[in-house]
Amino acid sequence: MTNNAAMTISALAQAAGVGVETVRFYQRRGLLELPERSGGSGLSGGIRRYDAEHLRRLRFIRSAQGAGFTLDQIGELLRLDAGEDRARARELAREQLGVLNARISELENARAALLRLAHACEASDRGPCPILAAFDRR
Amino acid sequence: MTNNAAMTISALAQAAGVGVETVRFYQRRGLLELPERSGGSGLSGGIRRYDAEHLRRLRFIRSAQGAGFTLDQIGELLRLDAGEDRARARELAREQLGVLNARISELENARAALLRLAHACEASDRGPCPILAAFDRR
DNA sequence: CTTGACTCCGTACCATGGTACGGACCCTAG
DNA sequence: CTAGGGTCCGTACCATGGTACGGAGTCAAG
Repeated sequence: MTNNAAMTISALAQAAGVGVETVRFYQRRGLLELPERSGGSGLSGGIRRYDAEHLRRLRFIRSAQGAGFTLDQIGELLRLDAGEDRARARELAREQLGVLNARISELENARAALLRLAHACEASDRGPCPILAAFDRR
Repeated sequence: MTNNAAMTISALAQAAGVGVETVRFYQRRGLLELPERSGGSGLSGGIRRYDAEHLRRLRFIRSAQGAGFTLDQIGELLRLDAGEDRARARELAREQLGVLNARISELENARAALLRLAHACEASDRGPCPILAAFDRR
């Protein structure tokens, strides 16, 4: 019963590795739709059930966040996925590719700085490490 | 008069590419020290002057942010730079190297996904782009 | 010796991305 | 058929990293 097309919200959250409150937060933001309530017995209905498609979208949200998209951008991506505006989709992708390349370069520079730092602090165990100096070349 | 050892706060901010309010924010956070006030004529003193060392620290803060350190961690790094605790400095560096490597991998995966996406949306100009699908392989 | 730009400082506000709370309802096992 | 755990939803709160405001003081040029 891990993703057999009828999960509760907590099963869904767990399957995606997020908290229940986070799922509800995404729903409020319009990133995740609310499925029909199952029970419907009382005046206020029963419990909502989530399927594999919900899980897929939820996972997509997390991946896209990892790619540096904001939740607003992710909202747009989700709308585009269903729509026809390929040009806009390409534009977003290209734009984010630029951001991503810049960010990767930055992180690689930072990695070099940290390696310099770790190196400089390796030798002795006395005296201060030149932490600022390790970052000076940039 | 771009960094000749006697900048006003706005010159300092400009030289580091940040806003004046951001400098003051870092001061409040204890990341940047307040230099002595120059004037001293009245009861509440004159204007503070910043030198190349302030600029260096300010630039370090921005670099370290680029490396993914939080402002709290940066505060610790600044303290360590002056202190003797090489072991702690090494530990922070190694820890962040791990974070950085993980993040770089993640961004590289994201880049691959975006390239798939851009590719998939390239050919025709009609119909939806498989945006979610581009991120499915992860 | 006044004007106008800049500085100082405290305090308030902001955007992003959550996280927590609490009362009411539902649902299943015992 | 009742107890307890899960769900639902609105609303409040949080951490991070700023950004803006406003009144008072400062300072250099004219």
